[in-house]
Amino acid sequence: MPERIITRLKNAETEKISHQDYFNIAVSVDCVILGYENRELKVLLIKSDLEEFKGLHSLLGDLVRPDEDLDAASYRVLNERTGLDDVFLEQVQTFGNTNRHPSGRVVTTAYYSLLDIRNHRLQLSNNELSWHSVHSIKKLAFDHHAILQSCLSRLREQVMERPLIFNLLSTKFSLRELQEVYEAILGVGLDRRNFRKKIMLKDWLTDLKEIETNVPHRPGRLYKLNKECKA
Amino acid sequence: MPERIITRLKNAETEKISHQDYFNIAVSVDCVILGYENRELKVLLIKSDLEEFKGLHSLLGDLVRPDEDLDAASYRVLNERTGLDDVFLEQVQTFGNTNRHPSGRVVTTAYYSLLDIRNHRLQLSNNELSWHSVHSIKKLAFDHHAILQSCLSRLREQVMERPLIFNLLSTKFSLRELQEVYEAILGVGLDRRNFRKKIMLKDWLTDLKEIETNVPHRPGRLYKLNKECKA
DNA sequence: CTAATATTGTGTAATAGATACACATTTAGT
DNA sequence: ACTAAATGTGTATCTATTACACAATATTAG
Repeated sequence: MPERIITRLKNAETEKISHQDYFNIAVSVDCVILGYENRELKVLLIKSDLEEFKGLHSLLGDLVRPDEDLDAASYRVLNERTGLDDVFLEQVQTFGNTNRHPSGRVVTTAYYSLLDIRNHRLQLSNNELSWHSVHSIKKLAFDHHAILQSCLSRLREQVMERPLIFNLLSTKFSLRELQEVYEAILGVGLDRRNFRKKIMLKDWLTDLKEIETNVPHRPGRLYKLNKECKA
Repeated sequence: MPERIITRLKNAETEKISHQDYFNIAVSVDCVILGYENRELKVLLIKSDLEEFKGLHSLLGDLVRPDEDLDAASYRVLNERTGLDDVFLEQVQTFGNTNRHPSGRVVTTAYYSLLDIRNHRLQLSNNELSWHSVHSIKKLAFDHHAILQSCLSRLREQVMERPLIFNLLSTKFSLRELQEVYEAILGVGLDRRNFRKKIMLKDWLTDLKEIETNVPHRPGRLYKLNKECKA
C-alpha cells in the first residue's frame, strides 16, 4: 500500500525520496485533560519517561495505531488513562516541527478534554499521573507547554459561546460555583449580577428547585444543564 | 530512530504491534487556497489523478517530507503550485480517519490560504489547476469537501475579527469592493452605511486620498490596509 | 449638452447588549 | 441574639447594532 500512495501523490514532484523515508514520520495524539477543583483549572500530567526530559511532566499521549482513526486514538488515550468514556474531547491543533521530539519525527495532534474531577475518582492507574494547576506550570516535556497554551486559549475562546463548562461541574451546581469556574478559566473576576443576567439569557440552565446544603452561609439555588444543550 | 520512539512511547501499553506498522501512516498537508474574483470566493483545485476519483477535483496537497516542518510543507505546496510566497497561510484542522485515502493510511492537516487572484497571475504550472467558485462545488475527491467546508467556516468565524480579508484584495481598494468581498465570504448582504461605520471603527484602513478610475459611475475613495495591521 | 444610470457619501432614531453599582435576606456557627 | 458569609435582585449609563433615504458625482448614450 505505501508504494501506491507515494506513486500517486508524488507524480507532480521531481525530487527523489526513498519510499521508506515517507514512512519515517510517526503520528501521535496528545490530550490536554482539564478539570476544575478548588477554584483552579487543573491539567492531568504524567512524569516524562524520557531521559532528555527527566524531572519534567508531559501531557498524556500515544502513537496512533495504523488501523485507528485519529479521533479514536485520542479517546483511547483518555480512556486508558482515566477509565472514563463519554467525556468531552475535541481536536485543537497539530504540531509538526521536525525537532519537537528528541527521538525522531513525530507529528502530534492535540485534543482537549473537560471532565468533572470530583465525581469521577480516576483510576490513577499508574500513580505517575497527577493534577496540576494550569497557572503553576512552567516547563513541560517536548513542546507540551505550547500545546497546553493553545488548548487553553481555544477553551477561553469558546467557553462563553458553547455550553462546554458544564463538563467540569457535577450535575447539580450553584450559580456561584458556575461563576467561579468561569473566573478560573478566563482569569478575571466577574460581576455577580451581570454574570447571572448573561448566563440566564443563554437558556442553558434548568432550575432544579433545590438548594445547596452544608454551606456555612445562605444556600444558593441549584441548577443543571438544560437537556436540549449539546455542545 | 523509529525503534526509540516506539520503545519510549509504548511503555504503558500491553498490546504488541510491530514496529513497522507504526510507520505505515503517511502525513500530508492539504491547502485550501482561496481567492476572490467577480463577486465570488474561489478555491484553487486540481484534477484528481486517482482512478477512484476520476473526473473529480481535489485540493492541493502533498506528503510531508521527513525533514520538513509541517507548516513548511504547506508553504512548499502553496509555493510549488502558485509560485507565490509571502502569502497568508494558516492551519485549520487535521483529518485522520483510517479510510479517508483509498490507497492507504494518510493523516492530513488542512491549511487555508488567502491570496489576490488578480495581481498574481499564477504560473498555472501544469494546466490541471483551476479556480472554482466555492458555491458551485458539489463533490471533491477524498474527504476534501469536508476539509473545504471546515476551512470556509474558520474563515467566516475570523474574517470580522482579524484583518484577513485584505489578502484577497489588491493594495488599493474601494469600500464597495471590500464590502463585496465580505458579502461573498459571509453569504449575506450588508447594509452599506452600517458596514462603513463598523469597518471604520476597526482602524484597519488608511485613506489614500485617491479615487477610483475607469468606473462607469461616481468613483469611490481608495483605501489600503493600515501599516500597523498584522493578522 | 442633456438626460439616464449607477454608485458614492452621509446621519439619526430605535433597539439590544454590556457595564457599574448597593442593600436587604438567609443560613450556619458561636 | 449576634456575627460571618454568601444569596438574590434592579436601574442607569454607555456602547454597539440595526433600519432606513436622499443629494452629489462621474460615465454613457442619445
